[in-house]
Amino acid sequence: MAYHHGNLREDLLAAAAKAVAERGPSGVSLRELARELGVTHTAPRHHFGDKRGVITALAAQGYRLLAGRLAAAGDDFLEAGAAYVRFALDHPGHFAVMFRPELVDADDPELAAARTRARQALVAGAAAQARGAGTVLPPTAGATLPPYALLAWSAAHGLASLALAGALGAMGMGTTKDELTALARASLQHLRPA
Amino acid sequence: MAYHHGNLREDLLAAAAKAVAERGPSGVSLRELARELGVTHTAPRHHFGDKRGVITALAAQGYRLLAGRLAAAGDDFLEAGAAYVRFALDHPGHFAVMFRPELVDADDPELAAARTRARQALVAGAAAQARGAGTVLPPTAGATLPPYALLAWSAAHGLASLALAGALGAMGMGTTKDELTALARASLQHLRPA
DNA sequence: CGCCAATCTTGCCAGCGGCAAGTTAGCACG
DNA sequence: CGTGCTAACTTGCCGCTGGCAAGATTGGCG
Repeated sequence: MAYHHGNLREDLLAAAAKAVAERGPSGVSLRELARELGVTHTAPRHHFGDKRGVITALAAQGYRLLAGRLAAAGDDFLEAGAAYVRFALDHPGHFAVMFRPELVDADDPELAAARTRARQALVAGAAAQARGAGTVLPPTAGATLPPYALLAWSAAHGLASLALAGALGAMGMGTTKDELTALARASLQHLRPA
Repeated sequence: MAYHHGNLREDLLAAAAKAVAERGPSGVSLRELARELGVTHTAPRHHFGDKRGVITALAAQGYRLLAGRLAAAGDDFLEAGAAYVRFALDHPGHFAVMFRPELVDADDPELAAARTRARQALVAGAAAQARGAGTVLPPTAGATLPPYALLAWSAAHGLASLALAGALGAMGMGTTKDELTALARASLQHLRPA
């Protein structure tokens, strides 16, 4: 066992993502992750400073991943929504900490940058959709979303949240990623562009 | 100071709701709540057994409150959606624990009953809407939701979640309850009934 | 070869959740 | 009345966690 782990930062993030996905943010201890990786309980501190630092880094990584998915989905709203849901199902540990201000260091510049990138991907998609529909966005709308786009975002976010919470499975509405993605497409089709 | 507090169970739930709303489920300690109420750290144990028991009771209370709001909103989808969002804004502490299976005792009968009531209110609203639109629901749909109703639920849930996470405020889309309720109505109007 | 900075360790502290055992108070029944 | 029973609460302990201070190890660079 090398004194220098060599890749502790990345491995810690991966272990944290997995643990958060399985037991939730409050069910994870840094000490446990450290034990898993064969280092002592203070090793993480050097890379992240703090437990909050780990969560913050995880959230930032999540925003980067999400921005990538949204960009790859292109301008189609249905695709973007499905990609959003798919992202949450693929990275439940990241998703679980991305919208929890109380778990995160709000002043972290890396987090702020990643979040901004994701927001821009979201707004860009909305703008593209609006152009396609011939709608003129109000000039004030710098980073704001028009109501229709907000609805699409809300629906994707809500569907992902409910699915991860097991609320859909409990109502017999599918549990696997593919079932849920199909469900997302089926319901998002009832959005009325405007 | 009376040896018997007299109303510890209810007071604890109220204090827990407030604390969860302010600092999130993981930022709350039973000991802290107990101190606040002037009892020792093991007093809550008698009423709830466990920290998980407190959270479970809080979630159950939340489902009862939500079921009441949904029933009061009637059959109109827009109203039901607005009521859902309003509930989350009025009871953020409850909402924060209601969709977190890992924080809750899944076998608790009180929770199960309350959850069922809320689900029934949701399904009843969807059925009423379908009748109004002349749609025939498939006979299999006992507790399942048709895609359009699922979209409405997802949108309301997502909007509430994003608002509570501060994601909408960060994009300049309103922060007060009234602003957010108006935003909910404005965006839910872009649902296309089917 | 020697030094330095990054990385990781040892050892400590307070706070938390959970359990066991004891204490107090309201209440029902004689 | 008072006697006993039970619900409500307390005291005291344990292991675990997160956080800090101080020290050890290592790889790399001059």
